[in-house]
Amino acid sequence: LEKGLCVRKSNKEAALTREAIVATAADYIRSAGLMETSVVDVMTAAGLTHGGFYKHFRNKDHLVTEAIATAGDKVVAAVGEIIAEGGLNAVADTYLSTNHRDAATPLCPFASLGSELGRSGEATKSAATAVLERLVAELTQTARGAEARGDAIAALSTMVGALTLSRIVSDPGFSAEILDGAKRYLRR
Amino acid sequence: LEKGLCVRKSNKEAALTREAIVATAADYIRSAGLMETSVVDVMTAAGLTHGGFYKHFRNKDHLVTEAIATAGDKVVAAVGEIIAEGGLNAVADTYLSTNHRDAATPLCPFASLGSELGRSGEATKSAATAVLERLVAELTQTARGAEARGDAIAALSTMVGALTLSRIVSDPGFSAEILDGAKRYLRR
DNA sequence: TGTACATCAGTGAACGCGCGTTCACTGATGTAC
DNA sequence: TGTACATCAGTGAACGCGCGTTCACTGATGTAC
Repeated sequence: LEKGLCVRKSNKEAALTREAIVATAADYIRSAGLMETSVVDVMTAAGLTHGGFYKHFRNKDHLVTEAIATAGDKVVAAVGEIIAEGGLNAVADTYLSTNHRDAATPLCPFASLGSELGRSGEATKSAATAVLERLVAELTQTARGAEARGDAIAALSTMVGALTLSRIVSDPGFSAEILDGAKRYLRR
Repeated sequence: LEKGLCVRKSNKEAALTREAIVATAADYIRSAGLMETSVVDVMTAAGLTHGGFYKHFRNKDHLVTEAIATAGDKVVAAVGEIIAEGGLNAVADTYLSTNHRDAATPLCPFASLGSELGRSGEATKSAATAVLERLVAELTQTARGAEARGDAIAALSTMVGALTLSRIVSDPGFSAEILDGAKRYLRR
């Protein structure tokens, strides 16, 4: 396409473009990180040029905030399904699998972006907090007793921490030991 | 100092400079993150100009690798002391305190840099793995039974995950709930 | 429904900035004898 | 121990690059009548 050739899309198409950018970003940031993902990266991966980005988003932060929410939708839905099938143990088995650890597009934004999110702006943190609340609500269903919610939070912490650590360790034996140790711990 | 004024230091002084740069970087990265910390940032914080950096390090990665090791020394030593005084519960109380969560210079590189370390180069991962092994060894002393090491790994995962999540959440109530949930979970 | 005009999605060039890294420079320090 | 020479710690300017962001441009789409 040459410069100046008209490219205006209908409102419906533009909305789809916007959704595609957010979905692409949701995947990209979970695999590459917040700082390592550039606007050009995302737009190119979505099959667009970078110039049009600001027709859809105020700035990169705005996209990141929406991408966190979208990534959150996916992980909440996935966890909900697995809970329905096999409860907390099934969640732990899937979450703490080598498949999830090595996935090209990791599922969980907290394990992929955890430490970066803690240093992010208020809007991004707020989006992440909303996802966290939903995840905790799902997991609380699997726990019993007066401390069900606290236990759910702790179980999630264990999973996020273990997956994060397992990705740091390059020795396969030690990495698997981390995943297994957490899995066994959660079963009790 | 003007350009050309001689500034050569003795070998002993140069070694101290080098140590100071690493120590400054160890603090800086734990508070600002790996990507958000620039060579200029570290050198300026150490009271130097950036040009001399490459007299001490091959590149930024080289510094980061050493800084991880230095940060690791600190956290391993601190955890060792706390274990000697009050065992695992004391570690959890300190690690999962609001003080640690909000510290200008956080103690633990895994909570501060966890997700970034997973995407780092082999040398950095290797340095982090060495720290992790030492931390696990310390914590294994506090556990009993055939799965002592696995339990220690799981307890560390819980602490790293909970501290990471607590830093993402801006609502103080929810953030404290995460720390407390993990603390109570670890007591059992 | 048709007409007339304003809007704007997407392109691709361009902007300024900060980054990691390199370099020439100097005389105190280190080294070899 | 003293002498002669090479080394090099630290400075500050400079480099190229990639980043986030802005902009002029265009005609199909949206809107008002």
